[in-house]
Amino acid sequence: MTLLPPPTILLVDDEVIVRTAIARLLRAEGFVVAEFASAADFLAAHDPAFPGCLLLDMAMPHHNGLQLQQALGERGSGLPIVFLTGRADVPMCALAMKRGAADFLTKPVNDVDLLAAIRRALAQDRLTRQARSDHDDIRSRIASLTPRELEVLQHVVTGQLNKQIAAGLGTVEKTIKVHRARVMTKMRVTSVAALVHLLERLDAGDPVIG
Amino acid sequence: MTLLPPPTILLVDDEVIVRTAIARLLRAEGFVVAEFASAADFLAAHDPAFPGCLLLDMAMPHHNGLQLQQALGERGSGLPIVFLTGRADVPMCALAMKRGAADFLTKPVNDVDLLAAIRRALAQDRLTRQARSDHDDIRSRIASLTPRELEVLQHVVTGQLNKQIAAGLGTVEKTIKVHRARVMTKMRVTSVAALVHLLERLDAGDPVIG
DNA sequence: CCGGATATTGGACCAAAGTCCAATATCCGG
DNA sequence: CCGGATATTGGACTTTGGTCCAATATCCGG
Repeated sequence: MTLLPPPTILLVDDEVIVRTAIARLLRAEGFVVAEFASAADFLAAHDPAFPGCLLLDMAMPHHNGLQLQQALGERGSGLPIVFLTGRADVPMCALAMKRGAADFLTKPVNDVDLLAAIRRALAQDRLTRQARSDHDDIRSRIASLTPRELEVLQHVVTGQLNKQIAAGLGTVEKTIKVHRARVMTKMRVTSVAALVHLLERLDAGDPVIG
Repeated sequence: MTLLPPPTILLVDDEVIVRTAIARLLRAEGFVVAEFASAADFLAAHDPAFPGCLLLDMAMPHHNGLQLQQALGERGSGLPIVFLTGRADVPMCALAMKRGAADFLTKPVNDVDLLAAIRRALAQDRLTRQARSDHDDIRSRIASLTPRELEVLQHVVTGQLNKQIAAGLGTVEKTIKVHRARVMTKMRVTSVAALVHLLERLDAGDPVIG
């Protein structure tokens, strides 16, 4: 058992008064909070490896919240973002939500709503991290396959017989059997059903095999 | 080839002037539009079997838009909803989007934005309908299995050997072979890989088998 | 140029799965 | 009570898949 780091709420707000008040509230609830005065500060310090969520003030001088969301999205960050906004702006809310924001709250924020949103965001983060680590595990197994083994794998998961695979790859059934056995070992499965199951789970997110 | 009915934009707005103007715009773009003056009118006439999307005014006297969204959601309707609102209301927007709204526009609406939102919603509807019809097809095959065959299926997709399945079900391998062959026939697959693939696609949405 | 990784093939067998054909045993509804 | 659907089993084979052991052939980097 590796101990996992506690989730951290990454609080980005340029108004120190508001930031401090929110941080205090969250810490009183037992959350770990890291404060940042700007999107730039946050980006400089952010390590996507750590679990948590982003609590982001919308209206900031330079970078606005949407830009930061976009930047994180482009880097493949799955970090859930809870927006906080002073001025009501429906189009901005709609856009942020369409891009996958976890929530979009208005200031002054109700404590209960804020805490509920944070808890949902952290739960979402746990799920995506779990899914990612599963994916990484499976991907590393695939990466350990030789090119030929990968080809055999692709044919096996479509349910082809060894002789059909052999014909398709221009070799004989015996050879396929050897590759196939190694594929099963490297993928750490003992049945075709388990193998397909493994790869299907990968598909739900990105293309399994080029 | 069955010809599929054209997608219909279900326009719900209590202000006749606005409704007419929007309907005209949409029809000018070649869309089929059905107009409703209230959520109740819409619900009374709505047939979820037909493709389309809902273009819904938020601020209506009795039913507000969110209630209608909720009602449709509870009925398992996957109909994409594009909201239209006169008054800016961020919390309402956030809620609607969290519940799966396709988009949330403000009046007066820009033609380009509206059309883009409608097109995205219709595209989404096409996808969910396709996925549903695939699911229904697979479900009907599962429904054609006898109770015993269903049990065998469950064990087969976990990669168990016939002898293991037999032990689990308290019978002999021979019997399992017979059931298994019938399962493959009824599910219309010729390999375990294809069978697992079929059932995995179902999981992405609802539990395959109780 | 040598050694490791990769790809290929053969032989000998065993285990598992699929395919015919045939035969009971139950249960349930008309 | 009879007939259909369901569940079960046996026998006799064939095809496939998996496993051991062993042997080449190629390519590539140190």
